[in-house]
This record gives sequence, C-alpha cells and structure tokens, in this order.
Amino acid sequence: MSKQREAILAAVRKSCSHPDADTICAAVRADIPNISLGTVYRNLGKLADEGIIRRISVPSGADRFDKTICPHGHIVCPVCGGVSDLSQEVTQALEQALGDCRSYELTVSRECQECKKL
Amino acid sequence: MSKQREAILAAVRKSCSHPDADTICAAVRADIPNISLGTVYRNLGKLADEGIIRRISVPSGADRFDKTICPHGHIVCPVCGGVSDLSQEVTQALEQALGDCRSYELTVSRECQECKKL
DNA sequence: CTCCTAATTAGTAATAGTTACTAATATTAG
DNA sequence: CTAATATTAGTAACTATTACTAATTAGGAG
Repeated sequence: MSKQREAILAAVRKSCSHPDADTICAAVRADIPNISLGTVYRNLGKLADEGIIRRISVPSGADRFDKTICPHGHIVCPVCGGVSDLSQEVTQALEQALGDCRSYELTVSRECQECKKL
Repeated sequence: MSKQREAILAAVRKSCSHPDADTICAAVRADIPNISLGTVYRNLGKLADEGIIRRISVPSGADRFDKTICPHGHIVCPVCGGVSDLSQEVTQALEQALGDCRSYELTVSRECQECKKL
C-alpha cells in the first residue's frame, strides 16, 4: 500500500461530509502536494471495489465517498449540494421491504438546516 | 410546442424501457432525421422540469426518462444496464417511511431475468 | 543491503454525458 | 404580413471520469 493510497484512505476516514474525489484530492495535497487527481480516482475506486470504503452516487453531481460501508440512504440538499445520512428508521424500513438485497442507492432531496435559515 | 418537442414527448410516451437521451434521439430520427441531440436534451430537461415526464438518474450511466410521473423506485440490471420499475410494495413501504417527501431516487441493483438465463 | 520484478505513480490525453453558444429558422401575436 | 420571440441544428465547451505511458517506487529473494 503506497503512501498515496494510505493518505487517500485516511482523508476519507477523517471526513464527515461524504467528500467527492476533487475534495479528497485537495485534502491529500496538504500532505502530498503533487498527488495526481487520477491517482485519487483510481484508489478511491479500488478501495470501494474492495469494500473498504463506499461509493455513493448522487443525481447530477460527482460521486462521493463514505467511510461507512454499511449501506444506508442519503439526503442531498438541493441548494448547497451537501450530503448527510438518512435516518436509521427509513433505511431499516426500506431494507425490510427489499428483503435480502443490500445493493441499492437511495437519495432523498431535502433542504438542509443551514440553507433553510437563509 | 414545436414538432421536435412533440416527437420527443411521443417517443418517451411510446417507450416502455426508460430510454436515455441518445436512444430517444435515435427513435425520433425516424421521423425527423436531422434532429439535434442538443434539442433532445434540452426538451427532455424542460419536459421533466415542467413535470410532464420524469428524469431518472441511475448510478454510473446516462440519465433516463420515464413517461410515468408518479415517483417510484427502479431496478437496474448490473449486466445489461436495463431499467425496470420496482414493485409497488417496496415503493409504498419507502414512501410511508419518508413521510410526505416525494422527491427521491431509489435504484436497486439486481440482475434481470434475461441476463440470469445466460 | 542490493538487485529484480511487479505495482504504482504523475501527468496527460481521451472519453461519455451533458450544457452553452450562435446564427438561422420557425412560431406567434398584433 | 410583420415584428418580436422562441426554437432549432450544429458546434464548441464543460464536468466527471477513465485510459495510457514513461518514470518512480515498493516489496521480496538472494
């Protein structure tokens, strides 16, 4: 495992905001200034394929990455684009209805608290 | 409403396979041979914004369009990429859990019957 | 430790899906 | 019919992502 890959994984694990590849690349550049965006994409993809992190796909936007591998739905704010986790209740209700299938993407569009205030 | 727009809407309404912009463009070219792909995209977007058709966003693939405006989940076959509607039961269970929110995207990945046979 | 091989990288080019732009054409209201 | 407006075809541009390549780097055997 190269230091680049290790730094990318650390960046995903440190973040709580479901970052996209670009954001992760910017974060890792604090440590490795000339890391390539391609390297970030390749490693994020590999880490996701290996089940170490999770790729989350949101409508009309870059893919995001999640340190939490346990599947769960997400809320996307239509104003700022921020992503947060959907409540356990909704996730459980969905999974119960789906049966044993754990391969799904659920994205609910809802304005976040910060954007509502404005 | 231009004849292009009318043809695009008709193509979406005629199809049962949740076609993407490219597929719709090819279909419409049977009637209007030199219609531009840009025109197809623009009109599909507008029709979706106006609530006349529905845009469905699938992970890692082109957006697809649905004549059914009533929100519901979809099944994407990981082998052939085909899209079909999720059962009413699952959709209802999800909507009950979500409350009044009708703005969501649910995509379940499951191999379709045709691909299973191979 | 050193050499070899295989993996990985940075950087760039290429690709897919989509939107933006523009001059020309078509539609609509008066 | 005519002027204003909307829409088009065609092309260029853009974003997210993957592919390619030569150079660098790990990791293992001796």
